Amino acid sequence: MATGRTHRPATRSRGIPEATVARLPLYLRALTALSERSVPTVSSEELATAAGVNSAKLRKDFSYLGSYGTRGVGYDVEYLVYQISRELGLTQDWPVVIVGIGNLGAALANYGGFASRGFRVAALIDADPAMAGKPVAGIAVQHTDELEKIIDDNGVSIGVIATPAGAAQQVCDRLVAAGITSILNFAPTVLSVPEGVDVRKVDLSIELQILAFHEQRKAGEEATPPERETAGTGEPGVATTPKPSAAASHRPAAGGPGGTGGHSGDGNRQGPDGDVPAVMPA
Amino acid sequence: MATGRTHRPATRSRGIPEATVARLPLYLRALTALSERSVPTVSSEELATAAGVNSAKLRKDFSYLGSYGTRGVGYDVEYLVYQISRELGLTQDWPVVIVGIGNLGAALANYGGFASRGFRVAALIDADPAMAGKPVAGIAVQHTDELEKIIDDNGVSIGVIATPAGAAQQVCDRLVAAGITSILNFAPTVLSVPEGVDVRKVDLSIELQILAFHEQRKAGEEATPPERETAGTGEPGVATTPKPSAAASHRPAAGGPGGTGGHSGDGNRQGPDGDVPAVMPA
DNA sequence: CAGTGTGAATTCTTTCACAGCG
DNA sequence: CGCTGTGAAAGAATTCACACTG
Repeated sequence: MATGRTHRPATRSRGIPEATVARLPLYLRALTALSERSVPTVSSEELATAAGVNSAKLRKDFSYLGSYGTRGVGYDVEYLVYQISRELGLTQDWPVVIVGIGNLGAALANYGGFASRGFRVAALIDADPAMAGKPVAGIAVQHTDELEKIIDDNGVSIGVIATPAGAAQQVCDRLVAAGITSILNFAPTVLSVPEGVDVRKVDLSIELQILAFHEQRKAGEEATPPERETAGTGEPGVATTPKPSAAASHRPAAGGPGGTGGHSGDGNRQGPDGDVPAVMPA
Repeated sequence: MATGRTHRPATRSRGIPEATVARLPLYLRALTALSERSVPTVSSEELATAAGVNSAKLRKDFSYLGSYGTRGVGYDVEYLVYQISRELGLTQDWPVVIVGIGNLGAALANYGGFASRGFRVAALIDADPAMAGKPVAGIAVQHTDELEKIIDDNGVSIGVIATPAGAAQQVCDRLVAAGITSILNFAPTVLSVPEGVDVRKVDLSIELQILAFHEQRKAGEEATPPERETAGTGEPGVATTPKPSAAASHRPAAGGPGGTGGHSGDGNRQGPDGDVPAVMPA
């Protein structure tokens, strides 16, 4: 819990686990919905279900924030909304700039979820001169030339990159040079940024590939029991590339299947529990 | 096929760790780029840098696939591209349907990253009759009424939901009933699906909130070096903890962030390493 | 030797299960 | 009594570090 926090235990002391931070927005959304329905309190069980996690995890997560619940009763919805918002830094206004107003950029600009969460689209920036001045989501698009000025004038610290992959790094560099310290990147590229700058990536293609992996596994399960390295089965574009000498395949066979028993309770949950990034660019 | 006793261990899809699966697309992208530049081989170090991870992790990941490298040399690019593609199930064609052709849906439809990765947009579906027939990204939008037929006719197993939150669950139910077993959800809602169906969520609002959390932390850290240490071991920095009874107390300026001047060693982490989802809908 | 492959050590997460408070 | 808050146990994921091989 929050109480026993020491003062800077030397290096790395994140306070709240990253995994927990990543779930707070989820709880917040569920709580907001309850709040709108004027529900006064929720139990960890109910809230967990609404957020798509299990109650033990939720309670543990909340325990990092402090003891905001009431034993035998549950959590006060309004109070918790406030506490989580504060923890996430949403009680303040965050101006955001979106660079790259293509299909995706426009979609983001039109997203209504910003304002309601403390975010404000301060500006839309695009490199195409033809876009300049055109209103998107009620905001006039500005040209890239103005980038530095816009960021400076508005004290923006969060930038969203929705440009094509090729322009991403360059835009990123300018954003960082202009003072941006947090970037949400939709371009399918690995951005390199100086220390101190946070980058989160959203990549559709990657998400689909992860789904494909599981999908493939399901299919093979119901039709073919043991999947072998079979090279045949005609490959689309990729041709068999028996390059490396030892083409001998190795079955994954990581640990021993023999299973060390283990097996946790029920399992079965709907959301992909702990994964990674996700979407793409225009 | 409906009665498939699909049992998913929640984690570790029988062989390859979930965390590794989530990174394979990253490696694949980096490898593809190398391939296009006709680079014959790469060392774990180089590839890791290109993918934004560290070499130890990369080697460990690859070890789950098998021994595809050559000691003292590195990995054969083409061969590895094939192996990873196969592992991810990208050597086959995956028809995909996108439901909800608003700003985001259109952006997704226009995304070029599909075809190059084994995905094919089989259909665009929207509930608005006015949209029916209109071409988006070269494909005529079809009405929701056709949903079941489309999925059945094309043998689609992966669906993308880009509808408003309110319609998501309903669309989801129909998709599942029609035979879809993998869903990529852009709507800010927790979808409930029967066992055996995979759901991945992409939520922009959540990503931004996570960034805000870190941003807030940075600000408090640099701006307040000698921050008044947490109330002498008593309460954390958390403002006063009133009582979860009345609530409804919204205070703009956050009191004092719960100290914990952690300061992480590497703030410039490229990929959100072990987090969660990411984007949003129209 | 350079660089992979991997057991072992370490760190982070999740889950269990239950004491204890309202 | 019901439900929170939490130590402790169990499980992943990441990192180390080094034997071993082409």
